[in-house]
Amino acid sequence: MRSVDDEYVEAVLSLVESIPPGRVMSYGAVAEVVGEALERGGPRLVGAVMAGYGGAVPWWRVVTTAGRLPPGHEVAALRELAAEGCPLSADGKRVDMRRAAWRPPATLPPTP
DNA sequence: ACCTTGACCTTGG
DNA sequence: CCCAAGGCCAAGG
Repeated sequence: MRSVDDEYVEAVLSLVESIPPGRVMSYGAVAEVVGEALERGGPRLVGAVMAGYGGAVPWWRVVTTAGRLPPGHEVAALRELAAEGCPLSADGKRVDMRRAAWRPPATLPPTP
């Protein structure tokens, strides 16, 4: 593919790799954090990036805001998440976002 | 250049 | 709690 700017892709993958085991981030959250540096598209673009380049990173730590897992990969994702001790909803089919949602340490802004 | 598609999000029923 | 509709932004045909 190699269509999305490599810079954006790198930023997304880098951020995803920084997510601690047992924690998760939503596509939207990733889009926001990455967007702080590189003004680009939104959640959908992040999804596209993950679909195309996600194979190299812990893609299962990126879920929808509802804690839902990527279509067609629910099983694999749940297996990994469960192994990491990630908090899941009662039905065991979704992620408990309230407990699992993670936000990267703020990038210290210059103090003027 | 137009139209369809997608590992999304939010709101309303 | 689940489903449908509208809005979004970029990639691919």
